Amino acid sequence: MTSPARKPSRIQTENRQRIRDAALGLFATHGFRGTTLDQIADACGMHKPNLIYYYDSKEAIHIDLLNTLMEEWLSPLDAMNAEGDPLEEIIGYIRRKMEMSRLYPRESRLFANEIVQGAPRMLPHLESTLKPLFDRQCGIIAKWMKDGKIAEMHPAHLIFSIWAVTQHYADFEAQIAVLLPGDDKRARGADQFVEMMFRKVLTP
Amino acid sequence: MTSPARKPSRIQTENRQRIRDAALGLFATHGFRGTTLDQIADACGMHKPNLIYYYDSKEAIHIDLLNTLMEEWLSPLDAMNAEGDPLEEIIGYIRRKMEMSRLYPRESRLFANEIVQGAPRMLPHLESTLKPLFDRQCGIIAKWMKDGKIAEMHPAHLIFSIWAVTQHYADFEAQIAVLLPGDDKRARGADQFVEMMFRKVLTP
DNA sequence: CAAGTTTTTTACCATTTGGTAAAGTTACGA
DNA sequence: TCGTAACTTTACCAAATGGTAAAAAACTTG
Repeated sequence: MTSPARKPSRIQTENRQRIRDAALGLFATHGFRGTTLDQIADACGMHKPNLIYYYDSKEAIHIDLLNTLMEEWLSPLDAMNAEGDPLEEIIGYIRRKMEMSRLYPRESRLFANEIVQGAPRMLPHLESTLKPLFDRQCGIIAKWMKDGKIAEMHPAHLIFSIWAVTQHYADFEAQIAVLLPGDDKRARGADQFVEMMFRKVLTP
Repeated sequence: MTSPARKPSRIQTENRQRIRDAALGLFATHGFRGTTLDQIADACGMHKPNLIYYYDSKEAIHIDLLNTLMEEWLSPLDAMNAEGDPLEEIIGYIRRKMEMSRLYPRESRLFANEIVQGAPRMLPHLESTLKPLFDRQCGIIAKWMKDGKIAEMHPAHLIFSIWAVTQHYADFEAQIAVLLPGDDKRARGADQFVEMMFRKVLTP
């Protein structure tokens, strides 16, 4: 996309990473339209035309970010293993999601922004990448339920609720910080609550 | 703000409503910066300077929307009554939140956008309006728990999880539509799932 | 170290966008 | 029905913004 078709140099790899890192924070908090090239340039100590040297356009940065992070973002779901203990597999997935909310709130908000706005740049990716994975993992969960290992319920809605609750802590942090001050205890309280909640829901 | 201090005329009331209605949809899906005055003008069949006649600036429209809708948005939480049956009060609240997600997805997304971006225009309002209400209702829930009417857990996190799950259906609809096609059955399935889930969590 | 290639910087441009000035039109009370 | 105040429209502007051209600088390699 950016260069015809050549192996990227060291400087290229480095600087694209710098750009992505700066853009991630800005897109996550101001959205695509709310972020300017000048802001990105500023945040990574480059000049605007230099960005365009590495990425064809502002949109190209955004798209690259979404694509790059998508895989990483979905890996915990993929890691849920049909052979493991059902309850512990799902709880393990929830723990990893909570951890990601804490460690990578920018990524969470980037996706939140994109989806809230109708996923204009990600719909095809959702169809082609997320959907098959989602259906597969729903199938695994459904089987666990049929085997009586966990309580029966709609697998898709179960996953939605896991996403909703775990990502809420990253996406709505501004609100949570107002309502539940005291940063230190919050994360542990959240982890404990969410695990307790889903254990209770999933226990047959 | 807009006019010194006079009772609004019929035309004024009408047109401000038209502007708010158009702006609500646009701000909800494109965010504040992603929405232009021209788009709003177009959407409500007015000309740009006419908007500025009714609202001092684009930001004034946004702020008015947030303030106008905040109260309405929080009313279900306020309606949770300490004298009622604890489990049914909370389930009733959840039902109302699900209904609002279905009937007013634009409002939900407007707030989601605002909070994800750090609530730049709403933080004071959260402090002054939401926080007291939140603390009060947390207190009611805590008492219900102490009395053994519902299972014990952290009331604040319980409310967060209710918000997360119910609003998820409005805010992430684009994703849900891809993963769970078939519009008609979805809403009922969601309602049933969410009610089942929280009943299970809350039952002592 | 010289020639060529990659990267950075400066100067610039066209379009978009939030907003204004002021003339024109409509509604409405006396 | 007439005058005035409320409302609408046209024409316009300054700043911001995404992006380009091309020269300058730095790096790579024979």
